[in-house]
Amino acid sequence: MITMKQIAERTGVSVSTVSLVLNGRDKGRVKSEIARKVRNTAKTLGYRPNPMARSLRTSKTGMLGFISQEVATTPYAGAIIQGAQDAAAERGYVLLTVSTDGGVREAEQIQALKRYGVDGFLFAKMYDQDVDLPQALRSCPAVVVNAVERADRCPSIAPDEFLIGYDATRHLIESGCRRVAYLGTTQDLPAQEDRMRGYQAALKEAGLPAGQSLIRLVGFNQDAMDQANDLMDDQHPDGVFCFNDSRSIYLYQAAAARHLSIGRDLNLVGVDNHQVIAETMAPPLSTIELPHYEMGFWAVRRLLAQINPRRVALPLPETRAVLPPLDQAGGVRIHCALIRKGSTRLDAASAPASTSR
Amino acid sequence: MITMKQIAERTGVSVSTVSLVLNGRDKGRVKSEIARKVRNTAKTLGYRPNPMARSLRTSKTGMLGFISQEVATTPYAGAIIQGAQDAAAERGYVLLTVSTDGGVREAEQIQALKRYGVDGFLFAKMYDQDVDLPQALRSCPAVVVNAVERADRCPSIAPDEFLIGYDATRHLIESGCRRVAYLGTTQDLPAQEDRMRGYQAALKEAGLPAGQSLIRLVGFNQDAMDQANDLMDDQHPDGVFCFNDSRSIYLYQAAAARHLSIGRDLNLVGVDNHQVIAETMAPPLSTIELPHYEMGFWAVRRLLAQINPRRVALPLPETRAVLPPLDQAGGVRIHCALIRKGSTRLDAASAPASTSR
DNA sequence: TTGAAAGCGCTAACAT
DNA sequence: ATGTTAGCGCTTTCAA
Repeated sequence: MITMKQIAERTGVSVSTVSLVLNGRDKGRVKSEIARKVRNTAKTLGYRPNPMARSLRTSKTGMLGFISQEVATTPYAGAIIQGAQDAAAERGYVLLTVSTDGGVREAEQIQALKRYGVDGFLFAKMYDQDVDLPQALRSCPAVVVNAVERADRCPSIAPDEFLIGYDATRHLIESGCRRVAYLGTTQDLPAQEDRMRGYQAALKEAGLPAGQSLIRLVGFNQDAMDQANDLMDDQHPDGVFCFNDSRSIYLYQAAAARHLSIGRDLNLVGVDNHQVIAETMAPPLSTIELPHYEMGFWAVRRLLAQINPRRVALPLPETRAVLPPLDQAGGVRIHCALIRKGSTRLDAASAPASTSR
Repeated sequence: MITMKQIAERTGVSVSTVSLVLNGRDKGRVKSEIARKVRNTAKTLGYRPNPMARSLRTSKTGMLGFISQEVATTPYAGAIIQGAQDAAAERGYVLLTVSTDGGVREAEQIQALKRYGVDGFLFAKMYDQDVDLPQALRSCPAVVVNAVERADRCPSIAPDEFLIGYDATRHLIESGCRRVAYLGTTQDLPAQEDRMRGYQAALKEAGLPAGQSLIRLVGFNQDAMDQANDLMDDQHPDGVFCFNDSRSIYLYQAAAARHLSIGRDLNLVGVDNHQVIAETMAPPLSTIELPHYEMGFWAVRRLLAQINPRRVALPLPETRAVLPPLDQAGGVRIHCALIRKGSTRLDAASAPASTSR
């Protein structure tokens, strides 16, 4: 590892000059001739600053703490981390990741991250829920990922659950479905409520029937199977929006038993909770993929904007893809829109106002 | 953050004394009276060393670089990271994670990790394969995770694929199956070959039929469905070991079409590649869970042993659980054994000699 | 416009 | 047995 000292010696100047130049603070303070020389030798020697040494003076490490819960038990951690990483790398930041069970260990881990001098925190959950930012994080730059901070103590990046339900239902309607059912979950999740409201809003807007009997909240196994069968016999839906695609498996079975062909007699859209279903069931099932990668990505951008306000905001990417019509959509993964909260900057370019929380 | 200097002032000694005491190097160099005092004030003040400052002198940061590929696309990253994290936390280490696509960016990311002074590297893959340790890592302490280093340039921790096939097949045999088939994959993976050999070894050992026609390598969708149907009609297996559980879905359908009940007429064991199948199909399907958490965990322990040989080795956990018989095994997740390579210490207590690579 | 010097928190060689 | 000093790589006054 080559140091400023070496550059200074090689160029015949002092370390402070090198520091000035290499930090871009040389305008009008260092002769441009010298500055050029310094930059040159730095380049040829392949100089890279030592972030540790730097942090000793600046108390900025270029590291972000990524705290996640339930990491080991869900398949989404990778995508969130990847997104976070990409946004971090863009700005030369790096991720210090810890995962906790939310207990005592959490406080310990946060302390550890603080000792290492991280410049800010990502607090990620593995499914959308309402959370309280841990006490130890309240006074630090932080962003909540894939969840919503209850008291708005910091910005949150979460999926737009309402829009998911709305989009999925519009998708079915535009594909010609007229009796659209909703297969939801009995679990008490914000996502359940909001997706259902999106579903209802889309039906209402289209002037289609939206009776309670088109809505079934189910668990797993026999219960789910029974309800899927009942839904088919009772309502004869021609489209079903499934809370997630592991629910859709029951509809496959129910449909098969009635000699109905999925993709022709019955269309399905499910929020992807496991790739394998789409992989094996494709093409008739359309899946909506939760924007895990994007949440990680935007959370970091949001956090960096908070840490380093002077820097120019990076452009916003497209946040909402148009759903392709069903007949060519088989198994296609669809990115849905994001909610962004707590940031005037980001809100400006944000997804259409939608919802609830 | 409270510093050594403050402790020194408070106790009325010099910083070096504090350093000696707090690093446990005070035996015979510092009067125990003073040492006690120092330790006391450190404790009451809640002193925690600043790893950055320390690293400036020692070039040991207490950080490990975790490099992973294909992180975003598989559901296993979380578990591996979690395991790595737990083993790291145990020793006060922390993980600096980056993910790469294996291209130019990889070298860059590795450089970044080096600048941050990580003490060693984990190089993780998301499915078992043969890899070459990146050039930039060859001269550093490193451990390959969920893959095997081709030239044995560093230790590797990977699933024991042979044992997986062997265990799964034994499981079926012990549950009473006599015609055990194998539903493998057409993909060219080390795991495919090795699991199949394990399967064959178990059949041979038990003196059961092991003809080639009991073995079907399949892809997805129609091909898989056709082969599953053909297997059923042609061979009438009473047990099937599936390369992974997303394959087993075809057997469910084939069995249903023949009014055979899975769990009674036909037993299945599949290597878990997605929890949802087990969740929705349970109980008749037994899944074997790949030891992702354990691999992460052991990789870090292995790496730390390499970095810090003087420390006492931590005890080895049980690496291989006994499979419960099928009638009470519905949906149970079974941890399989691990291969550990490149470490005499760990090899001593390793899983039964098994295999191949 | 440049350099010398101090100091971030810590460790380690060298004096007492 | 303890303190003094130097220095890790860098930033930042402060002088020149």
